[in-house]
Amino acid sequence: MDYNFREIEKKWQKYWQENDTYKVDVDSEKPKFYVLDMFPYPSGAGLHVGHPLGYIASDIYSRYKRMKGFNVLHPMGYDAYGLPAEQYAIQTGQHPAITTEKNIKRYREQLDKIGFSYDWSREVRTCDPKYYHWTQWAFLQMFGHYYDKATQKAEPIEKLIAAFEANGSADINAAGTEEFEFTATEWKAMSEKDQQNVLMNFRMAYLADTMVNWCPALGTVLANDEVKEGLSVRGGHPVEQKNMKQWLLRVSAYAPRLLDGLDTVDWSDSLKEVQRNWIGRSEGAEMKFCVKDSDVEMDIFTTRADTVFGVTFMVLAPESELVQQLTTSEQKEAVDAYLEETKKRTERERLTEVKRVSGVFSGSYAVNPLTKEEIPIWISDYVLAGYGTGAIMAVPGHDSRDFAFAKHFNLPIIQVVVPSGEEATDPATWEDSKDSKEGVMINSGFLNGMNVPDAIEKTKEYINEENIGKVKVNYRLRDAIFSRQRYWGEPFPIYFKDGVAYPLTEDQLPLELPEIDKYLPTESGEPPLGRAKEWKTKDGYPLELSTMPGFAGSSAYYLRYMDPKNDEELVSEEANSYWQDVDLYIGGTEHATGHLVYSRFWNKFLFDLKKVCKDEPFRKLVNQGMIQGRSNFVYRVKGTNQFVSLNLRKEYDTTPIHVDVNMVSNDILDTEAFKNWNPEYKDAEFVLEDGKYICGWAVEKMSKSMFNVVNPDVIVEDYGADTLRLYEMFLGPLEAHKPWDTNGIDGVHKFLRKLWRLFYDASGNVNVSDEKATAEELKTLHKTIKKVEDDILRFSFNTSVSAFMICVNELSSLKCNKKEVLEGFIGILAPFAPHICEELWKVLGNEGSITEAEFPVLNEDYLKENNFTYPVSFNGKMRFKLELPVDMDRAEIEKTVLENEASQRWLDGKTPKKVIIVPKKIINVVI
RNA sequence: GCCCGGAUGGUGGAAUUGGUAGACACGCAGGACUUAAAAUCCUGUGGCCAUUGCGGCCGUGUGGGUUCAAGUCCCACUCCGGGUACCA
Repeated sequence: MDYNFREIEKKWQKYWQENDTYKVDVDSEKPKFYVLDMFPYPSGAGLHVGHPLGYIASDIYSRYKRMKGFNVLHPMGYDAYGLPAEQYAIQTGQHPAITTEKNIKRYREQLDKIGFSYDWSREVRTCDPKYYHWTQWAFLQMFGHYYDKATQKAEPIEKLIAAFEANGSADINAAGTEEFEFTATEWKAMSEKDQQNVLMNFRMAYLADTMVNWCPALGTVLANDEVKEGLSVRGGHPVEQKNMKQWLLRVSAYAPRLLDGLDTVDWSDSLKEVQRNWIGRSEGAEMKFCVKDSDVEMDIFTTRADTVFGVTFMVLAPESELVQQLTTSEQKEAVDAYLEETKKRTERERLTEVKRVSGVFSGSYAVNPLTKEEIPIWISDYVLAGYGTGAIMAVPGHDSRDFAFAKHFNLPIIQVVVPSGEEATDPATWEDSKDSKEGVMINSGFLNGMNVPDAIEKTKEYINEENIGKVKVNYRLRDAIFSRQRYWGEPFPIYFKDGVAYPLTEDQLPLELPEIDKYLPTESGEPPLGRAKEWKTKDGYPLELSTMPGFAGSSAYYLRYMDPKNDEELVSEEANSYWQDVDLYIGGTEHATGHLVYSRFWNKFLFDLKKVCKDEPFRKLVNQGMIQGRSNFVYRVKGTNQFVSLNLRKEYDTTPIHVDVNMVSNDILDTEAFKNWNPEYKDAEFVLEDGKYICGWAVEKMSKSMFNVVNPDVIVEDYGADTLRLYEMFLGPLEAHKPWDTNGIDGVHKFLRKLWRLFYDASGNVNVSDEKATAEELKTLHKTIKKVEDDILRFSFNTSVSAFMICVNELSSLKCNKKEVLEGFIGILAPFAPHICEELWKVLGNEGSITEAEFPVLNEDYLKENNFTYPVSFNGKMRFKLELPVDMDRAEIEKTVLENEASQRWLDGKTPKKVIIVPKKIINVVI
C-alpha cells in the first residue's frame, strides 16, 4: 500500500473528533500545561501559509507535553471584532456579524485540515454576548476602582469616597489625572455632579479630553495609520486634531509594576527591551520657571538638570494650556497661525519629520531659577503635550533637537559640558550638539568642574533645598484610549444622567450591541450607535454611543479559555487555580507594545481584585517570524504578447509582470495555466530556455496584489497536512522572518514516503520484524530521540526535521524494519506529523491513539562511544583527522599526534611551541 | 531620528558554551532501473588553482582588533527587515 495521505488524514481527523481526543478538563491527578496561540482576526481572505507557522509550533509543543504526561490546555478562538468587517458592512450593507460568522467558518475548515490538537469545546469569540459580558464586567470593575499608590494596587472607589468624607483630599495618594485640594466639609458641600467629576479623575476607567485625528467629512475619528499628510487615506479628506471626550484606561498607574514584572517572565531579551522602552522610566527633576512680569509658573521635566546653566530658551507644546496665557498681544496673530498649522499635523508626522523645524515666539520671557537670566518662551510642535508637563527647558548645546531649533531661529547656544577628551570650543562652529553624559561642567556656577553624574545629583539637591522643584520619576507609558466611534465593538455598560456617566448594574450585563440601519456616523456627527432605536436605559437615560477598541476583547481571553462556559463569572476560582497562567504563548512581535502591555495591565488589575491568582499572565513567550511572500515574474517584450524566459530577457526590452505563484513550480511556469489565467494572455507566446519558461522572483510582502499568496489548503490537498506541518518548520528558525518558497517541499514529502517504505515491502505488504534491534540501529534511534527532544525544548523545530531525515536515511541504509526501532521513531515524530504516525502506530498493532502513548525515553547507554575522531589543526587550520580512544590521557594524545606521519609533514622538523588538546573537541598544534 | 532584529554556496538553512564552516533539503549535473515516463536508487555539487595522484590557496556583508583557535567575542561601518508615542 502506498502512502495515501488524503485518506489517512481524513480518517484520523474524524477519529480525533469522534473520540474527543483533545478535550481537557481540570484533573488534579496530572500537572497542567497551558499552551496558547494569539487568536486570529478572521479576515475575509482566509488563512494564508503565514498564519499556521506559530500554530504548528505550539501544536508540536502541546502534543509533546501531553506525551510527557501533562494535562495540556490548548484552545483556540477568534478576535472577531474589527474594522475590516465594519468597512465591508459600510460598503455592502451586509451585517458584520454575518460576514464574521462566514469568515470564522472558513477559518475553522482551514484549521481543521492541518490537524491541530485544539480543544474546540473551549472556543471563544469576542463578539459573542456570552463572551463580551465579561469584557463589559471588567470595564465596570475598572470604572469602580482607583489605583492607590500607597498600597500599590487597585482599590474600590468607595474607599476613596470614605477618605474624602473623613479628611477631604488630604490623605489621598491616588493615581489621578489632575490634582485636587479640598476639605471634608467642602467635599460634602459639593453637588452630585461635582463629586462625580472629582471621582472621574481617579477611576481606573475614566472619561477625559484627548486629542484625536478628527475627519469632519467622514464624521469620524481616524487612527494614525488612516491619515497621510493631513488627509484621510480613505477619500482624501482633511483631518484635524480635535479635543474630544474619550474613555481611557489608567494603564500608566501600573507602569512601575509592568516594568518590574518583566524581570519575572521568560521572554526574549529584545522583547523585554521593547517593553521597557515603551514603559520608559526616566528619573529626573520637575522644575518651576517663573515668567517675567506675570504670576504664571511653568513646570518643566528634565533628566538633565545638570545642564540648567545652558538653558537659553523655553519651549511649550502647542496644546499646552499655558500657550494662551503666555502669548502677548503682539505675537497673538503669529501664534494663532502656528497653532492652526500644527492642528493639521498628526502626532505620527510630528514624530517622523525630524528635520522640519517649526515654531513661534510667544512674546513672553521666563526666568532661569538658577542664573536668574531672562530667556524667551517659544512654542513648537517638537514638544508633545502628552509627555511630562508639555513644556521643556531647551539646552541647545547638549540636546540635538534643541540645537536644531536654536540654529534655525538663531537663538544662543552655550556649552556647559566638555565631553571627556575634548576642549571647550565655540558652539557657533558646531555641526551638532554634544549630548554626551560623560564630561566636565563649565559655565555652570557652583557646578563647574564636576562630572555629569555628580552635577545631576548636586542640582537635584539644590532644587530640593531651594524649593524650586522636586525629584521625579516619569514614565512615557500613556493611558490607553478606550473608546472608538465605531459600530462593530463591545458597547459600554454606561448611561448618562445630567451629563454624568453612571454604570449599569452587573445584572444588566451583557448590554447587547443594537441593530442599526447603516454602519455610518449620524448626520450630526455622532457614532453609529446614535442610529440605534431605544438606545437608552429603561428609565430613559441615554446609553454611551462609543464602542470598545479591539484590544478590549483580547485582553483577558486567555482567562476565559480556562472556564469558557461559566455564566456566573469570568473564570471560576477552581479553574483559575488549576490552570493558573499561560506556560507558553506563541505569537507575532507586532503585539509587543499593544496587546502584551494591555493584557498584562488587565491581568494585574484582576489580580488586585483577587479574581486571578497570577500577577503575570504569560510565563514564556515565543515570537514566530513573519512569512513573507515570494513573488514570481514573467518578462513581457515591450509592446508585444511575447514572454521571455528569465535568462534570455537581456536580449530583449522587457517589462516584468507579477504572475500568480500558484501557476509556478520550482520557478518553472505552467504556460497553459498562464494562458488561461487572464484573457489578455490567451494568445501569449513564449521564448523558452531548455524547453522551459523560467520565472524571476523577489521577496515581498504576502498580498493579493502581488499574486504571491499561498493558501494552506492548496498545500494540504497536494502534499497533505503532515508535509505542510513539517515543511513550515523545516523552512527555518521559528523566530526568523523568511519567505514562503514551495521549492523545497518535495524533500519533506519524500521523507514521509521513505518513512512509509520502512514499514512496507515493495509489493505493499506490511513488513515489520519483531527481532531484537542491533546496537547500531538503537544508536541511530536514541541519538535522534536526544536531538529531537533537545530541539523541542529550545523551539528549534527546523533542526529536528533534519534529524528525522537523517534518522530515516540511516535506517533505510541499515534496511531496518524492527518494530522496536520504528515504534520509537514514530513516537518522537508524532507531535510533528500526527496523522501518519497514528496510522503507522496502528500498523504496528497498537490500539487507540498515539497521543496517549508515552514519549520515547532516551537511553544514553546506546550512545556510548569508545573512540573520538579528532580534527587535528596546525596553527588553527584543520589538516587531518585522527581517531583516538576517549579515555586516552593528554600526554599520550600529544605523543600519538606528534608521532603521526601526517604531523611530521606539517611540523617540517620544527618543535611545536604548544599543543592544545580539548578532550572530545579538537587538537591544535601551534608551531 | 530613536528602538529591536538580521546578513553564511545557485536557494532555504546547519554549526546549541569561541573548537572540523556549509549538516539536512531544494536545485543542478551525470548514472542505474524502464520500451518510455513517473516513482525509486547511486554519484558529484562553495570559489579559484591543480587534477596523474597527494592536494593547495581563498572563503560566513565591509574594515580593524582580541585569541592557540572567530560565522560566533570587541570596535567602527554598509545594506536589508520590523516597530515607533521627537519622551527632553
